[in-house]
Amino acid sequence: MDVSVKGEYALRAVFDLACRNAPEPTKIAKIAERQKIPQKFLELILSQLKQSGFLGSKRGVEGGYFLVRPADQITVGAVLRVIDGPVQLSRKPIENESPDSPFPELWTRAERALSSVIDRTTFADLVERRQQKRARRVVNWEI
Amino acid sequence: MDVSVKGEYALRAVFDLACRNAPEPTKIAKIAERQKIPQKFLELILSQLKQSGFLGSKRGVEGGYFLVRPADQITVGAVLRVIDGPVQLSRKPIENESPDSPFPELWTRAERALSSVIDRTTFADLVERRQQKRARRVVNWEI
DNA sequence: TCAATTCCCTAGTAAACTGGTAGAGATTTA
DNA sequence: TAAATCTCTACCAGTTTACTAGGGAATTGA
Repeated sequence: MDVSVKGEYALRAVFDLACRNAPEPTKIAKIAERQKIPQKFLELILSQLKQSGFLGSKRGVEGGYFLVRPADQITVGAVLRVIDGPVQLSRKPIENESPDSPFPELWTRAERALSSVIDRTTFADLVERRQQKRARRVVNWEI
Repeated sequence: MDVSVKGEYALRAVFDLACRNAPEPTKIAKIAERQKIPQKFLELILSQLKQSGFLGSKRGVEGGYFLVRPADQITVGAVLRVIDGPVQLSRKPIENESPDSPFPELWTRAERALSSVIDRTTFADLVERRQQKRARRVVNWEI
């Protein structure tokens, strides 16, 4: 029912890259440090995100990871799905379920509700919201 | 991210009782048989549902379990929560998260979306939907 | 070309969780 | 009192989770 720690790490890592919005690669070690993620664990996650087509990488001295698509074309849902598997409430309908069971319909409604949030939220949205939060903080501060 | 098998069993068991809508108790064995749930496992689940205040029970020859509240006052979400724990996307916010992290807000939005489905669906609703499905089936049949 | 730096890949692993099973005990009723 | 039924505790095998370990491969600067 909940997102795994691994899933959260993945989101935070992509978010970290989206915030920099830099063309040059960011090192695993930097992301791990900033986001407080165990580095070796993060390596696995980033590699998976690369294989899934979200990230690109470069080796060697000034190497690291970077987004291959702009942040407004990566949704939270998409990242979550490749790390944690299908975002669904029930697994495939239990065997031998009676044909007028009301549950399958319930699950699809719940899944649609969930998707309407996570599949419509891009990392650009998240970055923007953070900016707004910061702006508000500063305003309150100045007053 | 998904409902456990145990959670599904719990829902099906409550649904079974809601369908009968009988004042007399229903035996574990009957529910297990109708819903194809391993009986010993179901025992644990029903006992938990009793301790959580959804069901009552009676021992002895004509014993069994029954709903203590009418089906329109039991929501899917409530049952799910006592069996599977809090229906939330993220566990408690990860330590040391920066104050303008956009994720907590995202999770509350997702949780609200989910709740709007499962906390508004009662077992009376489910029973009714099943009736409608059946009615439609019969109509198609007759034509 | 060498060595430092960085990503890449495979494996292992302790602890928790899941989906059960086993068996004896407590209550109720006939 | 016996049969039926719920109740309670304990156990367990298999899977998943959240890591850690260690070496290999590419890139680059000197």
